[in-house]
Amino acid sequence: MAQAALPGFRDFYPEQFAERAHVMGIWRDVARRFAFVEYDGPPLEPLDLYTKKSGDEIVGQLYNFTDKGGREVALRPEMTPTLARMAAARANALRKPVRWFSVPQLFRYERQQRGRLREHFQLNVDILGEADVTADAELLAVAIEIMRACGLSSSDVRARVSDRRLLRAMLAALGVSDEQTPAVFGVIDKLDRQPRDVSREKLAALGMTPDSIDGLLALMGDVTLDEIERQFGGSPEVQTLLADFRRYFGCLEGLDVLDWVTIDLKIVRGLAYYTGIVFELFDAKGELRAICGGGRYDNLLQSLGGVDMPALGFGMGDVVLAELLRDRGLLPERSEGPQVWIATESPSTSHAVRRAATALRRNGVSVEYALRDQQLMKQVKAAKAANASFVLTLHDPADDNVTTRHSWNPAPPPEWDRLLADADL
RNA sequence: GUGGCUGUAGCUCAAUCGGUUAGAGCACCGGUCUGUGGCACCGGGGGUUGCGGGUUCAAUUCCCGUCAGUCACCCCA
Repeated sequence: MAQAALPGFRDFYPEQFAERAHVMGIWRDVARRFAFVEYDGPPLEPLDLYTKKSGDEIVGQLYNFTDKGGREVALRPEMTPTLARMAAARANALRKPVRWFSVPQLFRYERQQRGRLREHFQLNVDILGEADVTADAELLAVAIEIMRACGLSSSDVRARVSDRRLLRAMLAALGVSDEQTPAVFGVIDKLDRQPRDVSREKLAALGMTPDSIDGLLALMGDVTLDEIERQFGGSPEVQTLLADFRRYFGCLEGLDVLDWVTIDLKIVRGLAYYTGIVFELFDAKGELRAICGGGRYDNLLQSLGGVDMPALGFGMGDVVLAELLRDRGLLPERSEGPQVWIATESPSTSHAVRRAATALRRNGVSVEYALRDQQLMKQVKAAKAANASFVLTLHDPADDNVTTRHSWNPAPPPEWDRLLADADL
């Protein structure tokens, strides 16, 4: 067998490329409708851009090597550090809020599974310089409008949102100390993936009392803000955060995406740098990995770029989204064919075929024709096989039975006939 | 990185208990059809059965290793 692509890397044949272009086209279209502008950075970065904040253990998941100049480098595994560097370099000059998006190809050295490769394209949408929840709502609306633009509905995809600050304040009210909070977040993150008894034991081991564990777990299913308020209304901090959260939902209602959204305090996101509202998008059947995840990371630019600026963003990979759309029949079946296929009755008109093709092509029409002499039926079949929209047949002028020089099937836009009339066939 | 399952043509799958030259459909190429849209018929190319080793008179079939895919962990973009 011929040499295959490396594990976790993909060849994009035209059919797959059409799918990729379809998804990326929607990403860019929706991002622009929300007035985000596109940027990009280098796919190869200094290794310490990623190890500085995440620690050396992340190196195991990076494509890293020493370049010929002796520099430790890595293929980018995520876009946020690059964004932080770029934004920090021009922090004072940028008009706030910054609304940027990018579609980088990202790399991670991990054993692959369905929906998880060693390379993928990921839409990154970020807002910098706005601390209010109005920005959080705007961000989530972008992600949801992309789902809508893909042809999905709120019964296909659910957005689950949480607020890390709120959860932290609730834990504090339950007597969990600041030092324990990250570990408790870790248990909450795994709540759906491990038995409740195991979670209880782990929480107990972290020093939580049975009563506070019960109180916490009771809120980890479907909850409303009112229930949270009933239980934690005594905490002024929770009150303040709940008010923000309510305004957030008010914004989502105004953006007409509220019916996609569910509160789920189990969503804490693995990454430690999230500080506020976080969210994930899942297929409603729960068959696939998360489609999208993001949230607020107000301290990250400070630690990575040295500029104190509130920030939030999400990443949406192409792999899981394409899987979902393929399952739902929402991807283009085949790559687009030429608009026009020009067939000819006899080799005597082959010169006219090229003239006609050129006249149409110079006016923006995509045109293909047979590169070798073939019978007309063969050409028509080739046109069909190529998925051409129109067949233009040039007739043999020596044939007394024909009255026109050419014919169309089906009828073309009138201007195409004018182009042919002006052309010197 | 750990463990389970699976590898036959580009795709979907056959091949009796281990037994002749590994077959079929789709796809692709050529031909017939004097013709204007996926028809029909004829023909063709395409396989070191993932790769390597072992057992055997004989391996697609049994065993081991390896590579790849996949699932669960791990981790999460």
